Amino acid sequence: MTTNTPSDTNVGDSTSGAGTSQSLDFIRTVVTDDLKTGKYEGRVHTRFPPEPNGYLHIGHAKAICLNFGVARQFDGLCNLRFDDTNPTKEEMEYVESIKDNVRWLGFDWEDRCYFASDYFEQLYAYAVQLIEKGKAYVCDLSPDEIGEYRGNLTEPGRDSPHRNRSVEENLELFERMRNGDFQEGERTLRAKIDMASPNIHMRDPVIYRIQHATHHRTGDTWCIYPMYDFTHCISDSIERITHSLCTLEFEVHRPLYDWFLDELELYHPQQIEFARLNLTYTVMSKRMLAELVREKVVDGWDDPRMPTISGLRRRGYTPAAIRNFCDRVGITKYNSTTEVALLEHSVRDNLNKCAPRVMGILHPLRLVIENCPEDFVDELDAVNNPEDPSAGTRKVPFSRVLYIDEKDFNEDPPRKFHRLAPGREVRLRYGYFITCTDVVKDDDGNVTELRCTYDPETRGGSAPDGRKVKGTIHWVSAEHAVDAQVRLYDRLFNVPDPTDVDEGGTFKDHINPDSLDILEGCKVERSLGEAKHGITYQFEREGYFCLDSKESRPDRPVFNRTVALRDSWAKIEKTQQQQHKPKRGDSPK
RNA sequence: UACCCCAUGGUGUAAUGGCAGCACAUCAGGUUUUGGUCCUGACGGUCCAGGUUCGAGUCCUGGUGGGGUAGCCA
Repeated sequence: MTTNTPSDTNVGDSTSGAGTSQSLDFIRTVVTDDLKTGKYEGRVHTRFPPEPNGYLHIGHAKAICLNFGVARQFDGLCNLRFDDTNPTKEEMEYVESIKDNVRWLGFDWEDRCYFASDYFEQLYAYAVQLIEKGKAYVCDLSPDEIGEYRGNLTEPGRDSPHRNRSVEENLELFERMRNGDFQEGERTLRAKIDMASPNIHMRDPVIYRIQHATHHRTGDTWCIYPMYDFTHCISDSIERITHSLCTLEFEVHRPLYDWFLDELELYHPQQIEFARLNLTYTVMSKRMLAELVREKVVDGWDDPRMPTISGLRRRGYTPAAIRNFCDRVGITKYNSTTEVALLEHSVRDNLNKCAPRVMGILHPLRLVIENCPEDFVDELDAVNNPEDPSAGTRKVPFSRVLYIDEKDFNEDPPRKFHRLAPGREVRLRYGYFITCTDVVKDDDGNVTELRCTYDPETRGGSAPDGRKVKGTIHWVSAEHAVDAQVRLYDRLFNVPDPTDVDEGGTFKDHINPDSLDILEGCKVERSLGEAKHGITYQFEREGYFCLDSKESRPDRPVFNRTVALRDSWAKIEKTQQQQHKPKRGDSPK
């Protein structure tokens, strides 16, 4: 059987990394030009530089696909580098989850997994070099004072009173900072650039601060830690990166990136900025996602409703679906918001090609076939995947008592309803034609059971006399069915942009209270008793489902709905309902 | 208010001075043993004003609109 296991990452992949697409995005255009002019001796070397302070989300997937994709496409390399310069926020758990996510997405950093913390000693030496050159100084201003001296967006800053200390004094003070002679916040090392620069990041930025904190990798070796701007460009340089791709908010940092490398006369990669991914009906900020986790709005970073890579994986998304999505989104400098519909299309598109088909009943309605003997069991052949003949067939048991979905029966069928109704004949998928002869109800008038007859001549789903039926519905044999819990997910927020809040409001005001719907007592076909983790199945006519990696147990399977199938009947139903609604107002136009 | 960046259908993107194209979404039809898939069609766009040019979505100038930047976060 063809499956969509994680190792099967190339199923249904599009042009990513293939280098066959006609048009290049602006970054690939730069890379192509640099290759042409021999700017980096024909090398292409990128890096994906996450900070291990949270789980990766679909926006990071875009950056991963870009960095690893460019490297693959141009026969280059891509490093994984952890930007771990803030010991108070970073944890080993995040390092592991990030590695796991990148690998799962189908990318390989080979032996090049680096940590900025590995460069701390070198970084320190470069800082000393800057001091010796008269381009950095130890400043005694407090955090608040530094803020005051910095000026603001419209007013220039003022020089720190410590700006003109001697090289010797700076050297001594910086060494004492390292030795732990000072309290946190007491002193910093700052680059000596220009306090009047229109670019605030050039107003003598802090490059080292004192933090008496234990680092997840270096322990208590250091009590001073380098800042991002100083660390990132030098790390890129050390790793001989050619194109340092980052998001738009770092655009104004680029002059600083260039300044450090120029002053230190180091190998100089090129920083290029692109727009981060935004998706409708969700949030894409680590801070907000962490808040949802901390406050238990969701089940954890890998809650299937989260836009995290772990969440999407647990939900049943495939790596190929995510990669294809990232390809479709493209790379630009325009700050855009992509509709979730595109993500959903990407996963349906991929799963349609590779998901094994099965039958599962979400809202069971008992159906008895009266002309079927009690002990009759017919093993019918069912196609595993109509999109992939090599997936073969399986046996599905048919017997006297079945379950169908409540939604597939209507006692008073509306127009265009093709499913079961009193006196009506439909086809059971891969089974027989059945006709509804009677409806059994409880005291409250609820339909509790359907009585039907079947036509033994229609085995397999076609009638020898050539008669047609309009509807085909899915079903399971009651005796052979496996009980399951099914979890239906909806968007986490009920507005396209949850961050668009009223004065004093929060993004959490927009949380969709119905984002999780747990269905108990669902009936799935016998073969799902051996459902495998990591495979997303199509429950025919319903959607795509996978075993929940955390909650599912062999004796009590739990399925997550990845995404529903497109449902054109739902649309017809909706418009019919609207048409039947009496028009209100009837105001003259 | 300073500096930087950006602007093509509803959404995401392509067109590198020469026919404004693709995908998603929407709508209509066809095929179908999944109201899925697939196929066909329709709808719909270059922010504004000048300029350069035989020719401008593209180049120039000026507007307008949107975004980013004032952590000892990254």
